Amino acid sequence: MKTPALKIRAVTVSDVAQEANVSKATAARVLGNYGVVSEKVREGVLAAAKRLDYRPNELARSMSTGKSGIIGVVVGDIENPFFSLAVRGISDAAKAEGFNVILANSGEQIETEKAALRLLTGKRVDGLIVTPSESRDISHLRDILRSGTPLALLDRALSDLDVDTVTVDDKQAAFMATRLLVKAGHSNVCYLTAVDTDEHAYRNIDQIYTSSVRDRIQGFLQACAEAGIDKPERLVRLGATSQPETRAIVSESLRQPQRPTAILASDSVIALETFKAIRETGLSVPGDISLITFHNADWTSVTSPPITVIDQPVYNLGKAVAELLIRRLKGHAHPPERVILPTHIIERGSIAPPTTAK
Amino acid sequence: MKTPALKIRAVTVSDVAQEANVSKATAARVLGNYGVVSEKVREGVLAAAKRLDYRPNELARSMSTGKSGIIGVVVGDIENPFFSLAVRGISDAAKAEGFNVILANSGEQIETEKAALRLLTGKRVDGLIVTPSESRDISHLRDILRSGTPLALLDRALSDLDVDTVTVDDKQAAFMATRLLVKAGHSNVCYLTAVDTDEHAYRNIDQIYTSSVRDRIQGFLQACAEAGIDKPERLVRLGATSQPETRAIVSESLRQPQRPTAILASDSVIALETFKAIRETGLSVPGDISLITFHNADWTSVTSPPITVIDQPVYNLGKAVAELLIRRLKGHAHPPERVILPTHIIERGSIAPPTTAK
DNA sequence: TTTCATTATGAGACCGGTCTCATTTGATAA
DNA sequence: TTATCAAATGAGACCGGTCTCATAATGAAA
Repeated sequence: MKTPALKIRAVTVSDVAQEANVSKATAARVLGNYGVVSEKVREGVLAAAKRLDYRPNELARSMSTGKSGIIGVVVGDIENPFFSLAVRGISDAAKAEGFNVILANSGEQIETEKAALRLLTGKRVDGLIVTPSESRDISHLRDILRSGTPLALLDRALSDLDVDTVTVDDKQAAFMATRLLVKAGHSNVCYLTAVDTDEHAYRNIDQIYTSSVRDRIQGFLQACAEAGIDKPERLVRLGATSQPETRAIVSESLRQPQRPTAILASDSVIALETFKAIRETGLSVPGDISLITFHNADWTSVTSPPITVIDQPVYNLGKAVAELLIRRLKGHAHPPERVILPTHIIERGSIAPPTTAK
Repeated sequence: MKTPALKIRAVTVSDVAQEANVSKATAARVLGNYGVVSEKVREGVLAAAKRLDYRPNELARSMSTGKSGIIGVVVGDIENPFFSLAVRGISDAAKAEGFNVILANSGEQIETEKAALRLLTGKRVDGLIVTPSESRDISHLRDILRSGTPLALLDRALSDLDVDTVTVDDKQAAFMATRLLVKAGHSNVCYLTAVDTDEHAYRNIDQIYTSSVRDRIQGFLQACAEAGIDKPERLVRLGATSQPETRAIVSESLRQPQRPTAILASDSVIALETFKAIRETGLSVPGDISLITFHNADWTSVTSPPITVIDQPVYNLGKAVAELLIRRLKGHAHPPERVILPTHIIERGSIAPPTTAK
């Protein structure tokens, strides 16, 4: 009748102290591994702890030290291999320095991002790594900075926010990728991204609040301009937010009379759906449509044809932000750094001259 | 000179109380949303909290309530899409019930698993979901149970441990998959798994400490026996622990004179590497080698040929354990349940009769 | 107006650690 | 032997919440 919850009371420092016949303070010194204790007493306490099977309460520890040993990470979508690889980079770097990671998804939505941040700061994480879903509303990030919690940005820079940031050279990458398509003879190229606007159509760069995509669009447009392509803005396609969504956009695109002859996909998830949609429409890569994508995902080398990709140093992206953040956590008060990692294109078999141009 | 750490002291309940001219207890009641307070005072406290930008310290809250609102999850490898999907199932179910998830990797190593568990219990998570890497040494899981922390098992059952468990019908799935290969005319089929033994070779089932793989091997052997295949044990290949490792095993296998004509891969990561290795060796699927794999990963439908897979309800696997665990966390003291979810085979194009048999 | 029940508030213990400061112990030097 | 000092230990405050219990205020009943 007294054991419905059957919550066993955990062994505490005081319990151990009593068992070892020393004061709580002394037992704490031994168990917490600080201060000085004589070897004899230490052994006694350790033995008592073992007898009682003492497990430190990390919560209480964090409470009094003010440090939790946790780094909070907020990414857009952990299921995207890009993010899961970056997160592994973060985790590895964190573990190496004795930190743990607690992960939250924003689903690329600003409100969810805010909620996640609220949760993590509530848990008093020591530092935060965020992939900001929007550059428009960053008040919550400002709040974090103001509260004194170190913050670092992953994959997306925020010009207005002067914090440690690690990104790749998105503009350059998009430029080179587009140029590769143009060089192959394409003029009806399409850049497809998950980012969306209210009107679901691209008008100008000021509508785009995701810095990486912004950069990519600029690189894309620049390469188009260089190639003398008229009104390249019309070639930017937004809203590939989910697999069905992507599928629909691509299918619809391909059914147009003036269908694109080449597609630049903004990530590997989009690329995979695009590839499927192209196949389903009865078209072939690269015969009918050329394809290139950001992120050298595992599967891209195994399709027929294998996909030409923009290889981003994803793991290192994560590793680098984590290292930057941890350096700050350890007290090195260096000025915020903005690291831009290089990318390079891996040419495989998904780009060919357009058939109409033959 | 006084601001090298510049750690801003966070606003506490006492601060708000003072600002609102009420006692700490009253402010706490309002901010913690418990007990009774008059409407007038409530408003005053809320206003003061807003003015001071009060953010509750979740740590302290957990400290006194004994509940953290966190579910700890330990999986083998988050980068494996199988696990990342299952984890999303867990996260979604958790979020729906107001819990958060903290994730740790075991890398399928028992010591790392123990360390991860130590970490999570130290953080006083409310409950744990584990994919046990071994059925041999489960003392640490017993400890958890003994301490009163609810535990649930994901994807792998432990016959000796009577706790909530959700798995798929691995034995049946392996049996059906193998039978599919046998029916196509294969007798030299190979089952390839990441699990390994000291001798790196399979002798008998008692060497295998991963329950899911154990079941799969039994299903595999049973189908082989049914087909009258002699000494099917020799067809079990272990040790595909990493991408290069898998690659090496497959390449070596394929170079043997008696090379297998069909392969059953234990997960999609192994299948992908296997597929690559087959290609590299200059062989084709399904012309030279038939292939079937566990887990209907995204990419499997997009290769040429698309891969025939055993479709596991991965998301629901995660969702179901989480729901079981949460039910227990909420105090429903039902007896431990063992749920086994069904799988089914999606036939695509990677199985054909063996060429030699033609 | 007094009494009693009821509601609202306050004081302070508590969670399980850390950490400061005072006190005791033991060894060394005078 | 006694003074001096460092090392070892203990007592208790503290972190920021929750929560119990006592007290004060309010309102209805007598």
